[in-house]
Amino acid sequence: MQRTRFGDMACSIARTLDVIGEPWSPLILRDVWAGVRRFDHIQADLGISRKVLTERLNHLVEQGVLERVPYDARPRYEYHLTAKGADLVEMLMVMARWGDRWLAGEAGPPVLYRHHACGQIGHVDPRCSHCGEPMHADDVDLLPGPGSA
Amino acid sequence: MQRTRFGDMACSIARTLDVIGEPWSPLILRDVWAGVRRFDHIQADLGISRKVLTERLNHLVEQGVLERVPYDARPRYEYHLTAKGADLVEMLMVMARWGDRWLAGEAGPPVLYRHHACGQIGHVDPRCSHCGEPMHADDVDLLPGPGSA
DNA sequence: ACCCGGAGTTCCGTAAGGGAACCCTACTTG
DNA sequence: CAAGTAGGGTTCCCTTACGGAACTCCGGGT
Repeated sequence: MQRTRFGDMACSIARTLDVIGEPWSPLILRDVWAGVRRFDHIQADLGISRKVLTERLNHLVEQGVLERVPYDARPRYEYHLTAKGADLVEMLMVMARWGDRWLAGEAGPPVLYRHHACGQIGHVDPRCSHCGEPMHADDVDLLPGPGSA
Repeated sequence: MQRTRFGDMACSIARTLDVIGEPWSPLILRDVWAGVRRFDHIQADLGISRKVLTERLNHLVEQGVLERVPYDARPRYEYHLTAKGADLVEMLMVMARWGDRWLAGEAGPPVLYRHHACGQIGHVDPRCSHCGEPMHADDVDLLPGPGSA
């Protein structure tokens, strides 16, 4: 299908998509985050083809998002989030919130998030790193940055 | 390629991917958000095939993320974000932040975000909707919710 | 010596992306 | 009023990637 590479664009969104934008990748990340860390478990949980799962895992490891960790004397491996990968989980939480809000329907959200700090069920709220006020689509101007060449 | 549909999974991340998970969709959304709203402009800006752009725009309109708005007496149209679509921009901002942090390199971020409320350059910071403290990968427990069937 | 389970690899058929050419409609210019 | 132009798509063919099932490899258990 000769998919276009996004990584060369001067856009952090495009570059991020080059790392986790392929089909299944976010769900693989979700599984690893949720504790489903082994090849066969992920494969069964998602119903993904083994071939594609192999490709995605390799790519995510290459990109430094996941780490391949042996868990036995035999050649058995688990995939763990790196710091870079854990940082991507924020994106998953925002996606989950959007799905909860706009797609969950009558039944309500399939998963709840309990925050350790306060013990309450909550969700992510994007706020400005500067002033702490909400930061939504209309709350920002986009300006060219140093890497905009 | 008979891609698997994610929408039936009991997972808000998977469902969200069914709406904006296809290749190019997030970048189309970014363009519309940034003010690139017309077919030819988006096509030229992204270098996407016209065929795929048509498919993606139709899908995003069907899903209620974009709105097709005439802007002339002639049959000319622009695509605008709906409320549902504007809410997705939070996801784009989180992706941009991740790319800025992990992929931008020497040159620095290609785009800066100025927050209206405080006038400063900042970025999104995911915080708990309950207590306002940071909410990262390790800060939450996942529990089955009402829609977990 | 045989079977098993985890972790892939190989192979084939189908569907989706890339790219260029083509089409339709409503101006506008000579 | 015939020709040209611009926006917004369609159509066509080619190549690549996904889905799915079968096969392999390796180190243990019985």
